Amino acid sequence: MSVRAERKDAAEHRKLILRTAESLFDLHGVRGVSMHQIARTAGIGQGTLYRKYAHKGDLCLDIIQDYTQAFVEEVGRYLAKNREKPAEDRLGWVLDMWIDAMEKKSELIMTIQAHHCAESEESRAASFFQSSLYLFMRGRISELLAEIAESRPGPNADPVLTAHALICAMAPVGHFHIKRELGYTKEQMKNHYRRMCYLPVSNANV
Amino acid sequence: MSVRAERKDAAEHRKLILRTAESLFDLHGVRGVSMHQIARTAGIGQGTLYRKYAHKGDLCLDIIQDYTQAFVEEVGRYLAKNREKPAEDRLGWVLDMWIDAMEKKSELIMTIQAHHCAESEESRAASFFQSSLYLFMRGRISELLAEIAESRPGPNADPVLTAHALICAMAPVGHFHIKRELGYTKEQMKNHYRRMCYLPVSNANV
DNA sequence: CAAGCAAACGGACAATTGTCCGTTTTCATT
DNA sequence: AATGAAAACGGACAATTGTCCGTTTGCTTG
Repeated sequence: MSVRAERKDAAEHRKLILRTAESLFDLHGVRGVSMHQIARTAGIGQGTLYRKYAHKGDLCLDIIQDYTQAFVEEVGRYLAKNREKPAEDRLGWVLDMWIDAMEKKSELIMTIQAHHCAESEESRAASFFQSSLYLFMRGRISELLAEIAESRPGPNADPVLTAHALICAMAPVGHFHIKRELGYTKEQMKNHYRRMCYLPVSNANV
Repeated sequence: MSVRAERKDAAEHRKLILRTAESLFDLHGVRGVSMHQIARTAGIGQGTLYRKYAHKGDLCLDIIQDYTQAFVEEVGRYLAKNREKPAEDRLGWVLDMWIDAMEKKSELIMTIQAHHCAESEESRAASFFQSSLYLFMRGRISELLAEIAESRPGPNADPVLTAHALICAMAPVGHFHIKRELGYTKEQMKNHYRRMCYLPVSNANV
């Protein structure tokens, strides 16, 4: 075949790196662990680590992958089972889910986004905006926004742009800053995000 | 007096650093210049530089200060002179201004925000969210949002949170990414942001 | 199974960031 | 003007990131 599969030892290294990094992150926090430390602990060379992951953000992107997949499946299932509900309700539910997921994985996501800011364009390294988490969320949110817009007269904003803007607004850095400054709880934040989008406030949320 | 003024030599160093950094940034771009290089070029020690600015983002925050002040004054003047116009129009104008300013100073702003992501809490270093640029914009936008909300029935979102979310959504990283992906011009972006907020589209914008 | 080649390795090296501390300078007080 | 304490200095040092290249290893071909 023209494209050779990943070499067996390389694949094992990849898994080893992921497991090592994950446990080190659990122990000392993402910021408390250096790339050098990960390589040393895994018993591999610095070059080997950097060949697979251009920087810590890249590595975090891979670590979060399992979680992302579960998230994507859960949201997908919900949307499939609730087609008849008003699009507003579905969107509200999806946004709530995002907040929960984002708060749970905030350290990883912030690390992913940090490198994104620092590097700017030209860079083969994967960015948050190419991650399946972002693309999936943007896809679902924009679909729901478009559905909501159908029933409204007048000129409507580009749903993709609006979905993108929502995700940016709900990214960890900004989210935690304003949450602390205004002294809101997570549930209050969810409600405020909902109102911001002219969505009904969930009964589940206080 | 209990609080001693900044020592004369220190004040001169500060100005020297700012001028040196600014011209180096103009020459090689913000990312193309290292803190070490700035110190060397200015003819001062590394320690001196870092005592004044904890990192490059901190330095950028000071460099942008002059521009910020002019921006704040222009927006302030406009708002003072146009109290009678509909709040929607005023908000649209302010958002347009932001896009222009942000695109012009995007490299500085991205650098400021990059360190913000990387460090997270506890850090005496100034952050974008404490900058006068952010605080001023959030103040004006939230006021206008509140004014608009007055004429609308039903539950309204917290204007401060919405203003904050808008600024986050229009930050350089996200802005440039989606602008390129959708192939929009700057003026098209302005219009889409306006529509996103249910604002009238400016005549000036195509 | 031998051979050879491309892929992967790893650790040394370079560059950048960030800290520390002994020394120097300023400025208020005398 | 002399003095002494606080502030500022600067460059060496430590840590982290990121790169490079000679060597090794696995996979395919004959």
